[in-house]
Amino acid sequence: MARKTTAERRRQVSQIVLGIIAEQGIEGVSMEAVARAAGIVPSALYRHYAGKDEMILAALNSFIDELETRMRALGPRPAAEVLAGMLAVQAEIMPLQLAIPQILFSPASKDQRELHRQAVKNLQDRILGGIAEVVQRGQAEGQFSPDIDPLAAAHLFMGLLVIVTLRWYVVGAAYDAAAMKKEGWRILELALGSAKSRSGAGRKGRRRKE
Amino acid sequence: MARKTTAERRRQVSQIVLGIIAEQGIEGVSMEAVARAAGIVPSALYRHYAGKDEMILAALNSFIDELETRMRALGPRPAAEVLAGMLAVQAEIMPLQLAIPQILFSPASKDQRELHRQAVKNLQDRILGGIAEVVQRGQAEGQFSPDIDPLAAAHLFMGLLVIVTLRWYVVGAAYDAAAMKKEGWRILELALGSAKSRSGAGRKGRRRKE
DNA sequence: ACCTGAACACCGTTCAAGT
DNA sequence: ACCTGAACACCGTTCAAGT
Repeated sequence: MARKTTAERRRQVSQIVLGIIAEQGIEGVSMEAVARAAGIVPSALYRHYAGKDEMILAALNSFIDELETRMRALGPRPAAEVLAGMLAVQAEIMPLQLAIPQILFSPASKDQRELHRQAVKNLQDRILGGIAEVVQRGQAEGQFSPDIDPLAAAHLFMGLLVIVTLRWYVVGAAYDAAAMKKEGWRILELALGSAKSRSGAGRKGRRRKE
Repeated sequence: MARKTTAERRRQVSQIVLGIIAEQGIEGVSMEAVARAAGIVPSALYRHYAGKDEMILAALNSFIDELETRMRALGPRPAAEVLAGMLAVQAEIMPLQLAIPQILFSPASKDQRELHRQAVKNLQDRILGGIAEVVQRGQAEGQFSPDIDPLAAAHLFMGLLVIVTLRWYVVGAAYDAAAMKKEGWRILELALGSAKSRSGAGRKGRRRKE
């Protein structure tokens, strides 16, 4: 009943997986649960995916696709604003972010582990690269110090996201993730702009932080 | 053969677990492998541990114990030096660091998940608290800016460690973890000292761009 | 008190057979 | 081409029985 083409099925399943992760966390994702939600039987999923992990990775990639278009919609705002925007968006992403280590350390067959690593690397590349790009633009526009390695700055930024997510997961409701992101970002912004504020502050007259 | 008291066995097993993680990564840790190395049978481990995850957590805690004493040995050096020292030490810790998400996201019985979360929280608390303490000392000694939240700074620092570890795991040998840590730390140090350097910026006149 | 060996439980995966 | 149902595989875990 309700046979679907592979493309359709994968689209549907990605939505289901993202939904389960958002509601119950990554632990809720089992082949049985996903198949049931899709109205098929677990083994049928293997016509469309190489395995569980590829299924989850596909869902994450489709999510990042969506995220990138949303990010692009922020358009040509100042780099610092874009980064702050990422921090804000991240609140809703935290459960999904947790899926990445899950995949990375799932007890998969040794044959597939290399594939997972490669897939997670691609995810990281996309995120890290996107952040570094924004930093670079900030430098080009004179907002950030030019003598900072954009990739290293992206590491710090992404590290903040990851740590806050891990802490939120572990500490629970008592953890004020938003406040920690805000203060962490304030410190990081200090560094990004610091060397530049030292050099000649010629013509940038925007709002200045005290 | 070779019956041991629980205390002895746990000590031995912790060493075995840490060894396996260091050599083969967390994936190599199975009840079978650990038991074999200990010269007993898998089910015998359950006399000494509630389960696999408690076993790994015990090993990690014993490792952090050792690490703390090593850190204390650094004594009253300047705070910035101590932090840089942590970064250096971290190279050998990376495989162990990877064990934490593994435990956190292991498909354990729902009953035990709360215990794991609590245990990982304790690990995080110890690490994060230790870093924040050093930052605070740096502030007290006038090395770091006083208007920075030590805990947020610790987040950024730990975030750097975590990201570098994840990237190293995913990218492999092509990834220059040391360089990224170095540059990341340089940026972070900029922020930690920036507010202060504003008041007394006097001694460095580096090359200027363009 | 510590250990063994067999059996169980859970879940991802395979495979022959259906439409 | 997509799906089903039964069986398998792997590994953490339990339990009765040994010393």
